[in-house]
Amino acid sequence: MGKIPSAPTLNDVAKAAGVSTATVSRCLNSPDRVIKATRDRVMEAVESLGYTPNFAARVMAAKRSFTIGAIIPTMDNAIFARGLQAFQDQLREDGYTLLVSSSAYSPDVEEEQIRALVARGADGLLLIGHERDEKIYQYLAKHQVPVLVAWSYAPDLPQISVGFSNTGAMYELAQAVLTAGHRRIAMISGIRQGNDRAQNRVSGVRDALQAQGCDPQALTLIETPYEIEKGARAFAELMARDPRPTVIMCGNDVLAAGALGEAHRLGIAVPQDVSITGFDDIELAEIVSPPLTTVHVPHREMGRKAAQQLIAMVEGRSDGQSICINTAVVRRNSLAPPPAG
Amino acid sequence: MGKIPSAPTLNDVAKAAGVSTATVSRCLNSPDRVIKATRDRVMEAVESLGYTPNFAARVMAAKRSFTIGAIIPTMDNAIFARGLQAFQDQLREDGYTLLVSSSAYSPDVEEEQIRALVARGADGLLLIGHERDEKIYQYLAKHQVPVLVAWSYAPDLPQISVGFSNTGAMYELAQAVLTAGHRRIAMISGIRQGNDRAQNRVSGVRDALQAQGCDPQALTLIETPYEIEKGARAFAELMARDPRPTVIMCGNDVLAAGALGEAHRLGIAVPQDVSITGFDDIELAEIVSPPLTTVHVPHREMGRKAAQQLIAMVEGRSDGQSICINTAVVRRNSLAPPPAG
DNA sequence: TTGTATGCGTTATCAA
DNA sequence: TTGATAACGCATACAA
Repeated sequence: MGKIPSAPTLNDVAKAAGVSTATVSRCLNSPDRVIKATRDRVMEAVESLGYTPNFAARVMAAKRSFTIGAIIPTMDNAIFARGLQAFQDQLREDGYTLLVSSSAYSPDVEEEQIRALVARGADGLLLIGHERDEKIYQYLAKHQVPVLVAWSYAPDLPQISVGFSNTGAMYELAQAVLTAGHRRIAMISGIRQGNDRAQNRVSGVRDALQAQGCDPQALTLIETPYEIEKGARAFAELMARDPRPTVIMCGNDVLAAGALGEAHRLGIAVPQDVSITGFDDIELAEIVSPPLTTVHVPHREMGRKAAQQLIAMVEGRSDGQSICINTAVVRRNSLAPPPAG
Repeated sequence: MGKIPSAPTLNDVAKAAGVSTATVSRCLNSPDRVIKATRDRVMEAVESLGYTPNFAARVMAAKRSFTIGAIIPTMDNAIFARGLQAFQDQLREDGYTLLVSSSAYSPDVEEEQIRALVARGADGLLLIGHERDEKIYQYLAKHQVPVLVAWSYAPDLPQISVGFSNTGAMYELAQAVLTAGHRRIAMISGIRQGNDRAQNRVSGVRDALQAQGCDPQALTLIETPYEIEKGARAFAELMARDPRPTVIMCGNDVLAAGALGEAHRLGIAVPQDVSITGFDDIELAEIVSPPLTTVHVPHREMGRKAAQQLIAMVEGRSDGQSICINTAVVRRNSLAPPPAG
């Protein structure tokens, strides 16, 4: 008849300390509302029993979880790592816990995870990019869960966002490319379907072409998932065309790194034979050789501000304003004027 | 007197379908125990109300969450990304949800997150490496939460693990280095305090030296966090010494990539002037030039098997056996014989 | 096959 | 300052 060891509850602590459960609860949540003598006794019981509050019960009773959910498209590369780390750090500082899921770029998985997070009592959600089924936003509204969109800035959309203009950033980069003298421009884009960041990056290039008096539809474009090998393959395909592009603009640094690796393998010199550009300025961009000309995104700043804004929303003291993060073109050696002839 | 729109509950669905809450619950959890006609009616109500079960309530009532928690040291680089993705994929397949936190290599943060996950009703936990305060394992035992240790294999320890021998893997790599003719060997290790993987990788090198008849204490060693810039700095420091090492073995690919970048900046040719090796074989290892000789870790296999084992533990049908994942030395151009003289 | 009733561990309201 | 007690939303043993 040994007793099964099991997690102690509020009740156990109350008994051990000779007080009511209400008092124990108060000691934990608003210690100043309990006289010191009682509090000491209670805290001692908490310690000796190794008590940890049951979260589910607390959420049910308080209707508040101090938990924020985030769903990112992938953990497979560093694109979101830095920003998310800063997001988490800021949340911790303010007493919130972060729960992360990755959707593998699948809208269905994302929807399932949104439901899971909401059902789990998340006080607020961070999502990447605006584009998703309208009914998801309705669902979130019905459950009264605030959503913040990051990695994208669109003040005209109903959702509050903390991010940058993908169109504008890529426009600037394309300008730099054009200024360097390039006219035969190709682009390796991420999959645009359901991904407004990818869409806007292509738009940015097209807009710059148009502004320069070129035909935006003449842009050679390959769409492929954000993976190193895909970037390599797309690069090979583009360089097999006639005429060859003189520059290949990639949707992000991962694709660009793949392209660069393939260039080495094919014996194509960068930037002498062809220039390559990236996007994001993750560490990888500086490490490869030649280092990548790319768009620097201040991920830490974005993550921190996103956390502050989302918490404000959750606590009902948000100004409702989207926040624009500034990006900057970073010139490194992967971009040079086109080869003569 | 407008009614506030709020999330529908089991009760709402029951009313809408004209049945009891028990029946609705059964429709959701064991549909075969309800006659089709009733079930259809209920499901329709569920649909039209947009009902999502309240997770906290479910956990409290069922004492089971179908949630697995994982705490990794960092999301800042790709070391854990691949394995974790595979872990999550396998969990999903088996109906479990994964919650991830990162501890920033801090034992205190990790402990806090373990408590958070347990309080949240996680059915099981995945932790990286064995070394942590004994009281944490006691806490977990008391709460009856199974733990699986990954990224490390130690059949002799009480915790079940799914991982590889860090000592053995590094031993093999060091053998390759010695066979290539190197004798002045330096190592850039990760911080060993509280990190058994880092400790064992150093041991592996020392063991190989000893087996070769060299003095294991003669190994030049720098300890530094796993960051690209730290690797760069350590490399510069090592190359400033006299005599220079002919090879620098790094604790992982991130440090190695940093070392390689610094070599470029300093105009030191790799592998002609000095060889560099990594560990993990993340994508980065193949992309840098020259590509890194490193230890390939089958991260996906490890992640998948870890998920299967942990679920078995949670469901009380584990064989209690740790699983060893095989690693392999990958020879690439960053390793060559030492320069003559 | 379906319904009733109880308990899960907290928080919060109201009294004392 | 403290204690009873009613929710919170669901699962499940037991009844019907």
